[in-house]
Amino acid sequence: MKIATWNVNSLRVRLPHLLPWLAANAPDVMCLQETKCEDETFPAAELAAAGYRTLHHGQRTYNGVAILSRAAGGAACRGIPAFEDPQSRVIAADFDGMRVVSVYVPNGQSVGSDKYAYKLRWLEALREWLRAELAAHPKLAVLGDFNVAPEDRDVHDPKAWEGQVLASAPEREALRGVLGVGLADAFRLFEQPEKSYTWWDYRMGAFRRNLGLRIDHVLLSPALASGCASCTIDAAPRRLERPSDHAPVMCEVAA
DNA sequence: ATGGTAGAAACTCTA
Repeated sequence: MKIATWNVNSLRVRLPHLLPWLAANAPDVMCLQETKCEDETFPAAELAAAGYRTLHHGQRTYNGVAILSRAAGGAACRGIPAFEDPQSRVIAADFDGMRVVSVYVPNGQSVGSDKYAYKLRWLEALREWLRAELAAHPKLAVLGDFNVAPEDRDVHDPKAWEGQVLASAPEREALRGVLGVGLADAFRLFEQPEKSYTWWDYRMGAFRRNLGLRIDHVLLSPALASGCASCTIDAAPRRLERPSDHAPVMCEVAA
Protein backbone atom coordinates (compact mmCIF):
# COMPACT_ATOMS: atom_id res chain seq x y z
CA MET A 1 0.00 0.00 0.00
CA LYS A 2 1.36 3.41 -0.95
CA ILE A 3 0.66 6.41 1.24
CA ALA A 4 1.89 9.92 0.46
CA THR A 5 1.79 13.52 1.61
CA TRP A 6 2.16 16.87 -0.14
CA ASN A 7 1.76 20.45 0.95
CA VAL A 8 0.36 21.79 -2.33
CA ASN A 9 0.13 25.49 -1.34
CA SER A 10 -3.28 26.02 -3.00
CA LEU A 11 -5.00 22.98 -4.46
CA ARG A 12 -6.62 25.04 -7.23
CA VAL A 13 -3.26 26.31 -8.49
CA ARG A 14 -1.53 22.93 -8.08
CA LEU A 15 -4.20 20.62 -9.54
CA PRO A 16 -2.28 20.55 -12.88
CA HIS A 17 0.71 19.17 -10.95
CA LEU A 18 -1.24 16.91 -8.59
CA LEU A 19 -3.28 15.01 -11.20
CA PRO A 20 -0.27 13.84 -13.26
CA TRP A 21 1.57 13.00 -10.04
CA LEU A 22 -1.31 10.80 -8.89
CA ALA A 23 -1.41 9.09 -12.28
CA ALA A 24 2.35 8.46 -12.28
CA ASN A 25 2.72 7.38 -8.64
CA ALA A 26 -0.66 5.82 -7.89
CA PRO A 27 -0.77 6.30 -4.12
CA ASP A 28 -3.60 4.46 -2.39
CA VAL A 29 -3.91 7.27 0.13
CA MET A 30 -2.72 10.85 -0.40
CA CYS A 31 -2.65 13.49 2.33
CA LEU A 32 -2.71 17.15 1.28
CA GLN A 33 -2.02 20.34 3.19
CA GLU A 34 -2.66 24.01 2.45
CA THR A 35 -5.54 23.35 0.09
CA LYS A 36 -6.56 26.97 0.78
CA CYS A 37 -10.15 26.41 -0.29
CA GLU A 38 -13.52 25.87 1.31
CA ASP A 39 -15.30 22.53 1.04
CA GLU A 40 -17.74 24.10 -1.48
CA THR A 41 -14.95 24.89 -3.94
CA PHE A 42 -12.90 21.71 -3.39
CA PRO A 43 -12.23 20.09 -6.82
CA ALA A 44 -13.88 16.79 -5.85
CA ALA A 45 -15.17 16.09 -9.37
CA GLU A 46 -11.73 16.39 -10.99
CA LEU A 47 -10.23 14.10 -8.34
CA ALA A 48 -13.12 11.62 -8.67
CA ALA A 49 -12.45 11.50 -12.42
CA ALA A 50 -8.85 10.60 -11.53
CA GLY A 51 -10.12 7.74 -9.37
CA TYR A 52 -9.91 9.32 -5.93
CA ARG A 53 -12.48 9.75 -3.20
CA THR A 54 -11.92 12.82 -1.07
CA LEU A 55 -12.26 13.96 2.51
CA HIS A 56 -11.61 17.64 3.14
CA HIS A 57 -11.39 19.95 6.11
CA GLY A 58 -11.38 23.23 4.26
CA GLN A 59 -10.82 26.86 5.06
CA ARG A 60 -10.88 30.00 2.95
CA THR A 61 -7.47 31.55 2.13
CA TYR A 62 -5.34 29.68 4.69
CA ASN A 63 -4.71 26.10 5.83
CA GLY A 64 -7.06 23.32 4.66
CA VAL A 65 -6.20 19.60 4.77
CA ALA A 66 -7.48 16.64 2.77
CA ILE A 67 -7.18 12.90 2.32
CA LEU A 68 -7.55 11.41 -1.17
CA SER A 69 -8.04 7.66 -1.43
CA ARG A 70 -8.80 4.87 -3.87
CA ALA A 71 -11.15 3.22 -1.34
CA ALA A 72 -13.69 4.95 0.87
CA GLY A 73 -12.45 6.06 4.29
CA GLY A 74 -14.36 5.49 7.51
CA ALA A 75 -14.75 7.31 10.83
CA ALA A 76 -13.56 10.65 9.47
CA CYS A 77 -12.48 13.18 12.09
CA ARG A 78 -11.80 16.88 11.55
CA GLY A 79 -9.54 18.76 13.94
CA ILE A 80 -8.00 17.56 17.20
CA PRO A 81 -11.07 16.58 19.25
CA ALA A 82 -10.06 18.11 22.61
CA PHE A 83 -8.38 21.20 21.11
CA GLU A 84 -10.47 24.20 20.16
CA ASP A 85 -8.95 25.50 16.92
CA PRO A 86 -10.50 27.85 14.35
CA GLN A 87 -7.82 26.78 11.83
CA SER A 88 -8.37 23.69 9.62
CA ARG A 89 -5.20 21.69 10.19
CA VAL A 90 -6.15 18.04 10.81
CA ILE A 91 -8.26 15.39 9.10
CA ALA A 92 -8.19 11.66 9.84
CA ALA A 93 -9.92 8.53 8.54
CA ASP A 94 -9.71 4.72 8.61
CA PHE A 95 -8.65 2.70 5.58
CA ASP A 96 -8.92 -1.05 5.96
CA GLY A 97 -7.79 -1.08 9.58
CA MET A 98 -5.17 1.64 9.11
CA ARG A 99 -5.76 5.04 10.72
CA VAL A 100 -4.41 7.86 8.52
CA VAL A 101 -3.98 11.42 9.81
CA SER A 102 -3.18 14.40 7.55
CA VAL A 103 -1.67 17.26 9.55
CA TYR A 104 -0.63 20.82 8.85
CA VAL A 105 1.31 21.97 11.91
CA PRO A 106 1.38 25.76 12.46
CA ASN A 107 4.41 27.48 10.95
CA GLY A 108 5.19 29.50 14.09
CA GLN A 109 6.35 32.60 12.18
CA SER A 110 9.25 33.50 14.53
CA VAL A 111 10.60 32.26 17.85
CA GLY A 112 8.87 34.04 20.72
CA SER A 113 5.87 35.23 18.69
CA ASP A 114 2.23 34.47 19.55
CA LYS A 115 2.14 32.11 16.56
CA TYR A 116 5.18 30.27 17.94
CA ALA A 117 3.43 29.77 21.29
CA TYR A 118 0.35 28.51 19.43
CA LYS A 119 2.55 26.08 17.49
CA LEU A 120 4.02 24.60 20.69
CA ARG A 121 0.56 24.31 22.32
CA TRP A 122 -0.76 22.76 19.13
CA LEU A 123 2.01 20.13 19.04
CA GLU A 124 1.25 19.24 22.68
CA ALA A 125 -2.41 18.75 21.86
CA LEU A 126 -1.47 16.67 18.82
CA ARG A 127 0.82 14.50 20.96
CA GLU A 128 -1.88 13.75 23.53
CA TRP A 129 -4.49 13.02 20.87
CA LEU A 130 -2.11 10.72 18.96
CA ARG A 131 -1.30 8.87 22.17
CA ALA A 132 -5.00 7.94 22.40
CA GLU A 133 -5.29 7.29 18.66
CA LEU A 134 -2.38 4.87 18.80
CA ALA A 135 -3.97 2.99 21.70
CA ALA A 136 -7.16 2.63 19.63
CA HIS A 137 -5.48 1.99 16.25
CA PRO A 138 -2.27 -0.08 16.26
CA LYS A 139 -1.84 0.70 12.55
CA LEU A 140 -1.45 4.48 12.72
CA ALA A 141 0.15 6.72 10.06
CA VAL A 142 0.51 10.47 10.57
CA LEU A 143 1.55 12.36 7.45
CA GLY A 144 1.97 16.01 6.70
CA ASP A 145 3.79 19.29 6.98
CA PHE A 146 5.15 19.38 10.54
CA ASN A 147 7.04 22.65 10.04
CA VAL A 148 9.91 21.23 12.12
CA ALA A 149 13.28 19.97 10.89
CA PRO A 150 14.00 17.18 13.41
CA GLU A 151 17.81 17.30 13.35
CA ASP A 152 20.69 19.35 11.99
CA ARG A 153 21.11 16.92 9.08
CA ASP A 154 17.59 17.98 7.98
CA VAL A 155 18.78 21.59 7.57
CA HIS A 156 20.96 22.86 4.69
CA ASP A 157 22.84 25.29 6.95
CA PRO A 158 22.45 24.32 10.62
CA LYS A 159 24.59 27.23 11.85
CA ALA A 160 22.45 29.82 10.06
CA TRP A 161 19.23 28.13 11.23
CA GLU A 162 20.31 27.51 14.82
CA GLY A 163 17.55 28.73 17.15
CA GLN A 164 15.38 29.88 14.22
CA VAL A 165 11.76 28.92 13.72
CA LEU A 166 11.38 25.46 12.08
CA ALA A 167 14.67 24.35 13.69
CA SER A 168 14.62 25.69 17.27
CA ALA A 169 15.19 23.41 20.26
CA PRO A 170 11.65 23.75 21.73
CA GLU A 171 10.09 22.81 18.38
CA ARG A 172 12.38 19.81 18.02
CA GLU A 173 11.56 18.82 21.58
CA ALA A 174 7.84 19.10 20.79
CA LEU A 175 8.26 16.92 17.69
CA ARG A 176 10.27 14.39 19.71
CA GLY A 177 7.30 14.35 22.10
CA VAL A 178 4.98 13.41 19.24
CA LEU A 179 7.37 10.65 18.15
CA GLY A 180 7.65 9.62 21.80
CA VAL A 181 4.09 8.31 21.95
CA GLY A 182 5.43 5.48 19.78
CA LEU A 183 5.86 6.69 16.20
CA ALA A 184 8.85 6.37 13.87
CA ASP A 185 10.08 8.88 11.27
CA ALA A 186 9.67 6.60 8.23
CA PHE A 187 12.28 8.48 6.19
CA ARG A 188 14.99 7.54 8.71
CA LEU A 189 14.12 3.85 8.66
CA PHE A 190 16.24 3.71 5.50
CA GLU A 191 19.58 4.91 4.27
CA GLN A 192 18.98 8.22 2.51
CA PRO A 193 20.98 10.64 0.38
CA GLU A 194 22.62 13.49 2.29
CA LYS A 195 20.98 16.90 1.94
CA SER A 196 17.48 15.46 1.51
CA TYR A 197 14.87 18.16 1.96
CA THR A 198 11.12 18.61 1.38
CA TRP A 199 10.80 22.40 1.42
CA TRP A 200 12.73 25.20 -0.27
CA ASP A 201 11.89 28.89 0.07
CA TYR A 202 10.58 30.47 -3.12
CA ARG A 203 13.08 33.27 -2.70
CA MET A 204 16.78 33.62 -3.53
CA GLY A 205 16.84 30.62 -5.87
CA ALA A 206 16.78 28.34 -2.84
CA PHE A 207 15.68 25.22 -4.72
CA ARG A 208 18.29 25.61 -7.44
CA ARG A 209 20.93 25.82 -4.69
CA ASN A 210 19.27 23.06 -2.60
CA LEU A 211 18.90 25.40 0.36
CA GLY A 212 16.10 23.38 1.94
CA LEU A 213 14.71 21.85 5.09
CA ARG A 214 13.14 18.46 5.73
CA ILE A 215 9.90 19.45 7.46
CA ASP A 216 7.34 17.12 5.82
CA HIS A 217 7.18 13.74 7.50
CA VAL A 218 5.55 10.33 7.55
CA LEU A 219 5.26 8.97 11.10
CA LEU A 220 4.43 5.30 11.55
CA SER A 221 3.33 3.20 14.50
CA PRO A 222 5.41 0.06 15.23
CA ALA A 223 2.88 -2.18 13.47
CA LEU A 224 3.28 -0.13 10.27
CA ALA A 225 6.99 0.66 10.62
CA SER A 226 7.88 -3.03 10.77
CA GLY A 227 6.31 -3.56 7.34
CA CYS A 228 7.52 -0.33 5.77
CA ALA A 229 9.37 -1.01 2.51
CA SER A 230 10.45 2.50 1.49
CA CYS A 231 10.10 6.21 2.14
CA THR A 232 11.23 8.69 -0.49
CA ILE A 233 11.04 12.38 -1.34
CA ASP A 234 10.10 13.23 -4.92
CA ALA A 235 11.72 16.57 -5.73
CA ALA A 236 10.63 16.43 -9.38
CA PRO A 237 7.43 18.51 -8.97
CA ARG A 238 9.49 21.30 -7.36
CA ARG A 239 11.26 21.74 -10.71
CA LEU A 240 8.03 22.38 -12.61
CA GLU A 241 6.81 25.81 -13.55
CA ARG A 242 4.78 27.47 -10.77
CA PRO A 243 5.55 24.76 -8.23
CA SER A 244 4.52 24.28 -4.63
CA ASP A 245 7.38 25.19 -2.32
CA HIS A 246 7.10 21.63 -0.87
CA ALA A 247 7.90 18.24 -2.43
CA PRO A 248 5.72 15.16 -1.95
CA VAL A 249 6.87 12.30 0.29
CA MET A 250 5.86 8.73 -0.54
CA CYS A 251 5.89 5.68 1.72
CA GLU A 252 5.17 1.99 1.08
CA VAL A 253 3.63 0.05 3.95
CA ALA A 254 2.35 -3.52 4.19
CA ALA A 255 -1.24 -3.69 2.95
C1' DA B 1 21.00 44.45 5.29
C1' DT B 2 15.17 42.41 7.27
C1' DG B 3 15.68 42.28 1.42
C1' DG B 4 13.57 38.20 -1.74
C1' DT B 5 8.68 35.12 -3.82
C1' DA B 6 4.19 33.06 -3.92
C1' DG B 7 -0.89 32.66 -2.95
C1' DA B 8 -5.41 34.58 -1.75
C1' DA B 9 -7.73 38.39 -1.60
C1' DA B 10 -8.23 42.78 -1.33
C1' DC B 11 -4.50 46.72 -1.16
C1' DT B 12 -2.20 43.03 3.63
C1' DC B 13 -1.38 38.76 5.79
C1' DT B 14 0.81 34.28 5.94
C1' DA B 15 4.37 31.32 4.87
